[in-house]
Amino acid sequence: MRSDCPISYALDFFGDKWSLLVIRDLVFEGKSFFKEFQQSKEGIATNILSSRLKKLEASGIIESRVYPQLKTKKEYKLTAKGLDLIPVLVEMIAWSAKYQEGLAVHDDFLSKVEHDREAVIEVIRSRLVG
Amino acid sequence: MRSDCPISYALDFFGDKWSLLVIRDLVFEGKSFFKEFQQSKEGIATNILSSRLKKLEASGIIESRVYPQLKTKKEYKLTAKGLDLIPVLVEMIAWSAKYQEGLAVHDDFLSKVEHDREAVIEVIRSRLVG
DNA sequence: TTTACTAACTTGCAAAATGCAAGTGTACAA
DNA sequence: TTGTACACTTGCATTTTGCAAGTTAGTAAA
Repeated sequence: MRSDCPISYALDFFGDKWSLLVIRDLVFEGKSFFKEFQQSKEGIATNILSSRLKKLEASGIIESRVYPQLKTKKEYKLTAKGLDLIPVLVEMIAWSAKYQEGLAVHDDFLSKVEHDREAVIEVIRSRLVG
Repeated sequence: MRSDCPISYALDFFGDKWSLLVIRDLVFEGKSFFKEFQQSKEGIATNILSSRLKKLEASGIIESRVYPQLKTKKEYKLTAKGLDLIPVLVEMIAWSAKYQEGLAVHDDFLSKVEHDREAVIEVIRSRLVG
């Protein structure tokens, strides 16, 4: 930990170009497996992906278990701590959509967030938690 | 730009260990000058600080002008685009405070954010704009 | 039980980013 | 014209990342 600043604390977890993309894949893309993360369009290298999954798991943001149907696979999912990053992601999406056209954001996302932010977050969360 | 994903877009601006700390200093610490950013407790190197200020300015998140009282100084401030990152910062602070005790967060910050998030953001923003 | 296949992960090496110490350029004041 | 303050650059060592190739382990079919 570099300081007792909460922003600095958060950046120690996901202050890099890849960690939040893995979390994005878990939250919005329904991905759970190494190979799925690897196939994302940004093109993460396998060694970086491996190190990020380890770090996120060590941080308590994700957890993993051997996939019962195929034991060479590991299944990753968000913990409560990871799910609580959804609001951060939502604000980042809203910011990006406001300042850059042509991004992959639903037309009504901004107005939905503005109108009932809590509901938007709850819809995302409940799809993951069940 | 690595993809049309809004998260990836945002990370292209501040997906590193330092950019958001500069923005934090502008938003919460009332800092405006190179030397002030440099003196933050995380200890940013001068070459990194210089490159981050340039990048943030090129991105339209901050702007600078020569400080009239002393022309060797440059004064940095947030643009509208930069001010709109306040909600992202607020969510990051809330997340960190929830999961790590002992951080420099006001006792009632979490309850204030939960109770009237918009008002918290507006107070922070108006201190900078007004 | 050998062979082939798949998935996760590691390794080796090159390239890029970062950290650190020292130095440069410019405005200003004595 | 000397000294000082401030922003910023440079050179070099260290660390992190990117890429290609390999390794290990479970599974399934011959």
